[in-house]
Amino acid sequence: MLDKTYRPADVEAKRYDAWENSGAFAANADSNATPYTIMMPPPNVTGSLHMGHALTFTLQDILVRYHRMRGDDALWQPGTDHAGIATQMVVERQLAAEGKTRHDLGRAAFIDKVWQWKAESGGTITRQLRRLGASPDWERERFTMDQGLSEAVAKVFVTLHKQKLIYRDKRLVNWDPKLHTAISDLEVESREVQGHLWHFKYPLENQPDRFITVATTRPETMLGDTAIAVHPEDERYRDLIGGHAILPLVGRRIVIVGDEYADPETGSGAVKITPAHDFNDFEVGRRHQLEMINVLDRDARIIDDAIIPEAYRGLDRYEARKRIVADMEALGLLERIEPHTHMLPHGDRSGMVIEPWLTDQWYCDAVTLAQPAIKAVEEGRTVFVPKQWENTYFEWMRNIQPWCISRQIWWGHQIPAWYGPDGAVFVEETEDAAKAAAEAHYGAPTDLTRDPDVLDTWFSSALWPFSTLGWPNQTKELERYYPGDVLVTGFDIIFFWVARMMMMGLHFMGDVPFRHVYIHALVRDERGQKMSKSKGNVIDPLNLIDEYGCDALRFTLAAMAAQGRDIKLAVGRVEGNRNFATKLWNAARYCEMNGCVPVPGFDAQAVKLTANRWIAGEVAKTAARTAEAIEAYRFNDAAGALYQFTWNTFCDWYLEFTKPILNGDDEAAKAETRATTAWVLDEILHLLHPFMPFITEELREQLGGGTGTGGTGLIRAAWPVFGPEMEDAAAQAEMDWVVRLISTVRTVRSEMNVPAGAQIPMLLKDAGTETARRLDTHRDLILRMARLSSADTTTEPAPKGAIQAVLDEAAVLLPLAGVIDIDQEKARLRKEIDKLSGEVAKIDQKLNNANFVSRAPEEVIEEQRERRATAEAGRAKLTEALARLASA
RNA sequence: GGGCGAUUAGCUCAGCGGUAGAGCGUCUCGUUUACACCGAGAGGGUCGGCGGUUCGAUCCCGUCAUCGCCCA
Repeated sequence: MLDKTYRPADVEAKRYDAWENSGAFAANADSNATPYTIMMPPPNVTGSLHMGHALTFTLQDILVRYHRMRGDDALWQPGTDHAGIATQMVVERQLAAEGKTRHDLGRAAFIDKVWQWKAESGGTITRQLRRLGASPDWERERFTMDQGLSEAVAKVFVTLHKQKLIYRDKRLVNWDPKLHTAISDLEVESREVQGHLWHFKYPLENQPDRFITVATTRPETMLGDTAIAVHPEDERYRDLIGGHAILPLVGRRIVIVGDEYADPETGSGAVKITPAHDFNDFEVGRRHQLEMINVLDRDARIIDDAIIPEAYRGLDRYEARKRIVADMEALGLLERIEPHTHMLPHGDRSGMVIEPWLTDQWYCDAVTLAQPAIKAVEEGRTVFVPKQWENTYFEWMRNIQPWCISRQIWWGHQIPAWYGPDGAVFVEETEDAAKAAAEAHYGAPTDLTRDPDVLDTWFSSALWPFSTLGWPNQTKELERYYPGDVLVTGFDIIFFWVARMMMMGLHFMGDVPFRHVYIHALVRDERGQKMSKSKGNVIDPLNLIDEYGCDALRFTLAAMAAQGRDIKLAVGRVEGNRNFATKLWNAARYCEMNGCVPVPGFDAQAVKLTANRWIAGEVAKTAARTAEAIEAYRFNDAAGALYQFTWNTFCDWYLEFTKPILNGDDEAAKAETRATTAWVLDEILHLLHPFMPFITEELREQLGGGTGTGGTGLIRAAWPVFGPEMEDAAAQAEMDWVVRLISTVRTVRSEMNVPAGAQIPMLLKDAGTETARRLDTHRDLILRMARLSSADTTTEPAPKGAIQAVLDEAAVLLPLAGVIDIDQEKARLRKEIDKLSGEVAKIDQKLNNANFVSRAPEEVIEEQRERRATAEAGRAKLTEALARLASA
């Protein structure tokens, strides 16, 4: 016997272990089934499960479980990425607690330490994924630093280098002065900062009394100024172009150039140009062949060098700023200071203000690699869902910049490049190969030094769709599971990852890495705010699982995952779906109590009773609707269809319809109904399983389901598919009539304040033969559900004082003379009549419109006529009833 | 400044050329032996404003307003 309520905590861990241990999650590369592949976006190894993970992995799990049930050979490839900077920071923090830095350990020992950390703490997120019920093929779990994946990285690097798609270049990078590494554009976030605009006067050469005013937000970089730019059309400065100014404090002669970058509307219209410390200035510098003078070191301090006036050497950038402003003021060269709000780049990991800095780095020619990736989406070989995200993808891909892939950290894939004593570079997959190349080059064995830098973590993530399958080896997995069917992720990762997988996949595999990219929403709090620790509005999915059960959380997320809209998660919704789980549990309990156990070989199409034929059709419709919705990534529609069918159709109506049968003495009818009920419940468990895997699996086992599936559980059971012959239109119309009759009586009773407990008689007047037959067939359940003492047809005029309502051609009479309040009934009838009159008038307005009648489709006009006739007939009946009441 | 999206019941959201829907909340009634984490019923919306297309617009187009996000 089932417990009175479902207790998720007792079930979840046990169920999950059983699935995992039985190999239910495993793909089978040797099977004949159609492969279905999802590459799990590898969470950061330092991460822990947050709401965004909960959403994305729930949706992926729904897809995977669904396809598994459809008989596909489903591969959901799990793993984590090594998160270079984040992981290194975690371990460095541990060291700091011991008063050490990574330099105290040295590179090799530090890397050992990171691996040690990974072994101890790196499994957090994958453990938490199990609590979410995620069912990836854990046996195939990969880590981006695994040997195989690292070999893939080396191979890709060397190949791209030989193809000149990876090269070394001296460019401005986003330099993090705290972490001492370059970071990519994507790892930089702009934040609005209240700053100042300092207006400096630079004296013109040979005209000691004339000045040109420049405005800057960064006075300290003036030490590296090599030009002043004015707009070529700007009348104020036209004569100065080609002339020179003298850089105050430094005394350097700098040229005045005409360049459209200078905006005449901003500040004075003239800008100082520091090509080594500003991305825009860098471009101006390139256009005018300006000297690039680096004035900052890796800590963003002013360098200690002869080109810098002694007073500023070694100063922190902000200290230098103060001093320079003060000194300029002392010289009378500070024209004015105005408050200025602007966007400043910050490192997303360190939070430091990023310093554009001129360094040697490795670059990937993203511009070239992007072209096939753009084309693939244009041609629909990869389709984004919802489609509008393709714009975001195109926008970024068409304006892509060279990708700086080197990082000055230790944890990651060390760049496979070795340098000879003269700086010649040998890029090879192994040290031996590099030595051989060097020997060939120098004509003798030569000592080489390996490039100390490592690659951007996203470089290895970009290879995930094929490196995890064994590439560069031509494995059967690679053959079978590439390209994947769908990538599921949030929009914030389109640039970081989706775009780069597209580039690498196309380049190395010759095909897109996935056919669909489903972009889901961001999870926000119930007020629409982004969840963040600093705001304190973070909802921990694990807490929700503890409190409401995993299935409730999963179902909620699916039900709210409407396309193109963020999810504002309110805990109340999870609670509501916990109630749904309880409802299902109790329905199952009811089935159990009534002996509704699955009957082997049961054929839903062969049932005879109308209610059973009807529910079978409803099951078929729901199964089809759910499948269709899942396949279209309309998870909310799928969840909605299941919720409605389970709670409303099955629990509220079908189980109530059949109670009189189960309590009656027609044994054949009882047997059929028990079997049907058990079957419907079992189908519900199947359909809900991808969404609510735990409770469905638990119920199925406890109810002794699983007949015909060899007892391997719902997770391996077949998804229900039915033909159109399951739907019986006549049964549907009949049960629909029963529902409407009961609802009508209930409404009228409630409106007329008939006590809920009172059993009253009902008469159907003017009922046609079909209606009369239906009433006969279903009398027992109608009596029960409408709380009636009798239900008969009549041809007599309505008794005096009867309440009246209309149902199709018949009048529903509740003879309650003396019990009801006549005035109240009159008022009710008038209200109904007014409503119907309004409808008739509205339809007449349409039908009297010649344009409508001539231009609208025939079926629309016909529908309006029918609606009018129905409303008119109803109105006539109620008007008559009102007249009788008035005369009484 | 450029782009994208949103605006529908008190709240959170579906829907989408031809009768405005759900869940939660509210109100009323209810120990009808599966379920009070429940059942029955009700109330509640000129579908952001203004134009246009159309026989017909919550839906399509334009515009404005407000809010949000991304990019500069």
